[in-house]
Amino acid sequence: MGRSNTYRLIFDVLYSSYGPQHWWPGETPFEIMLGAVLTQNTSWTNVEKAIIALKVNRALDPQIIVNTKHETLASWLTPVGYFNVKATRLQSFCNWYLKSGEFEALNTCDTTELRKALLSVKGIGPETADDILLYAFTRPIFVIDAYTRRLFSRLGYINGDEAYETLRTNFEKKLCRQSEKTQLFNEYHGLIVHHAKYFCKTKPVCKECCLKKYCDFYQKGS
DNA sequence: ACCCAGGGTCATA
DNA sequence: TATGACCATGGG
Repeated sequence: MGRSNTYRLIFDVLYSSYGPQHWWPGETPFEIMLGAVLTQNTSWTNVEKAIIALKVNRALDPQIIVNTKHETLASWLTPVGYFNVKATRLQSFCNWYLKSGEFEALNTCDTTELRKALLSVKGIGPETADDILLYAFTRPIFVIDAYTRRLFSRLGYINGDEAYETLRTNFEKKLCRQSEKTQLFNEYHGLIVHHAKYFCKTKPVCKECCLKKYCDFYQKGS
């Protein structure tokens, strides 16, 4: 039962090809949470610059972020793009985070309750909430992003335009028998992103990569 | 010059 | 419910 599961098989292939990914980049849970917001539709190299700017200004702290003027915060966020939007989102998130008792208090919530609370914050959508749940609160939540849709639709396992919740519960169901789910979901998402960034940038994908023989596209095409 | 990047909100039909 | 506009910088 540990195998005969194609979703697990794809993980094993990716893991044996690329190894552990050590996700999420970030030294503390709070830094991970900010990174999750800042990386919305934005490359991680840009996010790193903004996080460094926050550190240089000693602003990697929820109380300081809510006390900082919008324009000042936005100026630190320039490299990520959408800096006005994201300054507002960081402040609304930090307001909620402080009023909720920060990490320690929030971590006593069960996962369903915590997920609902995160989604109630303006600027936190399903993917950002799940990044935070998985990587900051180490909860067994499978993150669905554009790379996941692209890879698994090209493998032929999904259509690609399913609703977010449909895909998330589907992946979690397919992998529900695995032990150490949190660690598996953690590595899996990191591996999908690594694979997309370094091996499947061009279309069609999987031409020379480790998943070629599992890819529907190359089985049918000839 | 163009396209995409570890999305989300809001207005409209 | 389902599209489209918008946010905006940086690297390929």
